[in-house]
Amino acid sequence: MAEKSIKKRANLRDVAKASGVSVATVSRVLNTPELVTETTRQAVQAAIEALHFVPSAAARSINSGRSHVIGALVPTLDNAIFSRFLGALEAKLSAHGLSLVVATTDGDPDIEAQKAQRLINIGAEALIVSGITHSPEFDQLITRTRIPTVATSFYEADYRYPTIGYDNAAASRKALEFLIGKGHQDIAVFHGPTEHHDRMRARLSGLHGQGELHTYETEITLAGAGKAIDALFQSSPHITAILCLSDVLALGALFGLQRRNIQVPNDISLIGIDDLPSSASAFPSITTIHLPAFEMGIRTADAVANWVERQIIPEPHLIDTTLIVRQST
Amino acid sequence: MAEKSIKKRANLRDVAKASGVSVATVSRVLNTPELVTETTRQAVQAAIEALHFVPSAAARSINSGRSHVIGALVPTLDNAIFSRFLGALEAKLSAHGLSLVVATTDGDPDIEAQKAQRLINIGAEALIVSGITHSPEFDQLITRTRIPTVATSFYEADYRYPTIGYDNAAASRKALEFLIGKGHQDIAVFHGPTEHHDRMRARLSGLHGQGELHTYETEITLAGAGKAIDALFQSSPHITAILCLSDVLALGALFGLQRRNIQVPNDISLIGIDDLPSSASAFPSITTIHLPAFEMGIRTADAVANWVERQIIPEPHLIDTTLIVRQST
DNA sequence: ATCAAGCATGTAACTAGTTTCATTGATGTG
DNA sequence: CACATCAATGAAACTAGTTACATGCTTGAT
Repeated sequence: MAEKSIKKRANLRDVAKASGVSVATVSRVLNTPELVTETTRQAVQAAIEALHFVPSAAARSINSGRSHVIGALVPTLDNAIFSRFLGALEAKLSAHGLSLVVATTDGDPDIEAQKAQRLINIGAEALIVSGITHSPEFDQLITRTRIPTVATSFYEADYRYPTIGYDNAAASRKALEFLIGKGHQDIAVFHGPTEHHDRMRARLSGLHGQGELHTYETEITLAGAGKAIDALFQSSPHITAILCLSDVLALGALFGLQRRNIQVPNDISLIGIDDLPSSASAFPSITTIHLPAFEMGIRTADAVANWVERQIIPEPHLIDTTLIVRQST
Repeated sequence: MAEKSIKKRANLRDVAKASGVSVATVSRVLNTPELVTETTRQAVQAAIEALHFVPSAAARSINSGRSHVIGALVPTLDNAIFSRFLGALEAKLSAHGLSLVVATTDGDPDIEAQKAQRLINIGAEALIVSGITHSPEFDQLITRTRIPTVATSFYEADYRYPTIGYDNAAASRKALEFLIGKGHQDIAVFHGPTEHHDRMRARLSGLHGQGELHTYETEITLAGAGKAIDALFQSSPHITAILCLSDVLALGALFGLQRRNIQVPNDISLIGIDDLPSSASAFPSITTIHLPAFEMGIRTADAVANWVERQIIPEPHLIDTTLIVRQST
């Protein structure tokens, strides 16, 4: 009395048997229906419906050698700059017929290596990572498996993986020079954690040799910026401008200053880096360095698609950043 | 002279041949190394290294019947509420040994159906969708393939898929009642597009029968809220409070009001829904209805993991929302 | 010394598709 | 009427793993 509903998913053979044709014909109905007679096609389709047949993705990709899956490793989804990047990436990959698996690393190179392994285990055809700080395990994994890998958010011509990103040091330098050009001399710098965080370090390094700066490290959240404001006013309240190495910090700083009833830009000028939508809409709107995260997503998607589809290894690509002057300076 | 480097990826048979053992032994080295002698294990490992052997994910999952991939369909990544949800979802799924494929739908049910098909094609074991508005094609797809599917951001006990989410109508009602309780009578409502957007519609429906409201539809961005503020001041500038059916709109409205030099909460009170980090940090901080997107992500991950791993179909789950009173009211 | 037990390993049959090559039958042409 | 051509289909050999079962060998107990 073994009910046939107890049986698991129907496969090609089941459909073939049910419709009285060979497995080859069923396969043709699915992939090249124009090679099959109308009559048999309908019979096979009927059997497919009746048996609730769904072709196995695994069996297909074992033959094609393709999974159509791309893996992306990002520190977090909680920062709008990564969301924008991933949004563009997903949209363009999808246009190329590829799907995006997202893994977050919390900025930890060890977690990155683990999750990279998992992405490879599920059959990802290529990996996309953020920045250039990676664990030796990660690098070994990429070398061993030879999986196509692109590093983003960072530009370095001769890096071990092709990079698609901006010059983080130049971006922060651009911001600092703008402030100095405006006559500011006492400048505070708000930045995020530097451990494992190459982009933040690069942005900090872009500020070297430009006179003395008061730096404050905090987590990259609105609340973190608020704490930095508190710390700032306990130590050197004589500054005239704050350079935030992330727009999240800039917006948080703006709120923190407003809370203390300090006028921006009259009392203190404020500049950020990223150009998140919030910087354009805030009041006062926030001067910032535009990082084209959207464009980076599109370009990365194209580069990866060309790599996995046509074996074209992408050239490193430097994406321009531009100063957007708004009301906060 | 056919170079062996021309040959493609090594497989189990190649490794077996190179190390002089059978394929079964190689498989054991990979999966149950304790069953293999130290000596042979090392020989096999050496061959694996030499040949750059990477096991095929497809071949593995054809045997196990598992892909360890879960697909999520969200309208956009550009709204922090979805980023938070996905962040929590990914983290918890990862703890269950599952990977997350993200597909964005732009809120379009047809795109959703297409992308759902693609997720199934790549072998996703389950789908997670937002809301309860889906195209007939989508529903047919789910019925036909019988793929485990969970609907989030929405609670409805008897929906065709298990839902894990909040009562959107109750959330907005809670916000409105709070304003009314505070004595407000002339209230504007800012909301996002309602087409295909069940959550927004539900939130609007929660406001019915509570007196006359001035509603303004705009896109859910900071800039969109700015436009709504403009529209508001062209029509009914006598309102005393604005109820925003999304915190993004609330923050945008705050900026818009500040730009017009209108004091919040003295001139106009402001309340939102979502409780994004920005609402807590803004100045003035914004009263809102807390939607536990993070908790929703965790719960959804657990539900889906139990479904695909132990065939336990999740019960619909209503997640509580809470009013967070801050400075803007 | 003999037999059972147990470990390490191999053989071959699975998993579920695609694809090549062969076969069949119908049609068209000389 | 004979033969070539072509469309539709099938048989079987692939893709790359896992695993049930069989085998050979070593070891320990009687």
